[in-house]
Amino acid sequence: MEVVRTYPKVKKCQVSYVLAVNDTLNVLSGKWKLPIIASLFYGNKRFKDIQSNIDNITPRMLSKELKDLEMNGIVLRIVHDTRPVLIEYELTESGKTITKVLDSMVEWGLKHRELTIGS
Amino acid sequence: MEVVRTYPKVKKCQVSYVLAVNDTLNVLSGKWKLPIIASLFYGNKRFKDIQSNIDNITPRMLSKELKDLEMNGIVLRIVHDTRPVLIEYELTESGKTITKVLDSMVEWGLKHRELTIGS
DNA sequence: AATACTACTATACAAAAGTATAGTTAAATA
DNA sequence: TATTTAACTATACTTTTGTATAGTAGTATT
Repeated sequence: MEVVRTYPKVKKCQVSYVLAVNDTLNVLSGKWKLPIIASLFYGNKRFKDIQSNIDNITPRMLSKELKDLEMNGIVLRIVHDTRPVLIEYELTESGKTITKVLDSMVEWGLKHRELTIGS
Repeated sequence: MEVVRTYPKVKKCQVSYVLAVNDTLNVLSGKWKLPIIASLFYGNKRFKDIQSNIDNITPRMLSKELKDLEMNGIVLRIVHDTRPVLIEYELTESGKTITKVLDSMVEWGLKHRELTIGS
C-alpha cells in the first residue's frame, strides 16, 4: 500500500522557525516580563528601583523573572566589587533588539483594534 | 515642597502601545494558539482536521482555544446551512496579518540564538 | 547598640492553565 | 437497527504561575 502524502514535506528551516518563535514567546510570556524589560529600557538598574517602578510586583516574582531573563540571555546581572556590593541589571544586545518584535506587535495590535473594535 | 519628576511625562500613545503589545501577546499566549493558527494557515478548516493535525491536543483545549481566538477576532466560525451541519474555521484578516509579527519573532529568535548559543 | 537599607530567600497558599477520560447530540452508513 | 462520524461538552484532576507574608545576611547610619 502506498502512503499518500497530503501535505508538502516540511523543511528543516520551518522547524527552526517554530523554535525561534517559541523562544521569542518564552522571553515575553508571563505577567511581569514586559514591565521588567520596559523598566530596564527606561534605565532602571537596581533591584529596588525596578521593584518600585513596577506596581504590585513582589520581590519573589522580580527575583524569579530576573533570573529567567538572565538565563535566557536578555539581562545581565553585574556584581560590582564595592562595599556594600552594588548589583545592577541591564539588557543584553538581544534584550535591546527585542524592541523590533515589540514594534511589530504594536503595529499589528493597533491595526487589529481598528479592524475589530472599530468595525 | 516641589514635586521633582524624575521621569518624562508618559504620553497617551505610549499607553495604547502597551495595550497593543498586550493584545498581541494574549492572542499568541498559551500552549496551543500558535499550532492552531499554523494549522489554519495550512488550510485546515474543520474541527477534526485541526485536531488530527496537532499532536496531543484534546478536544476540550481545541474547543476552548478556538472560542478564545474567535472572541479575539482572529478566527471565524462558519456554520454551513447543510445537513448535517458543516462547521468551518478560518482566519480573519487580522489572523492572516499576524504573520508579520511571527516573522519578526523568527528574525529576532534566530539572531538571539546566534548571539547566545553560538557564542 | 538599635534601627534601617539592599537584595534578596522561604514557606504556604490561591488561581490559572492544561490533561485525562468519558459522555452527548444529531445525522449518516452498514 | 447497530455502529460510526462530527463536533463538541462535562467532570475531575494535575501542573504551572502568581500572591501574601515573613525572614535573612551584610552593611550603614544614628
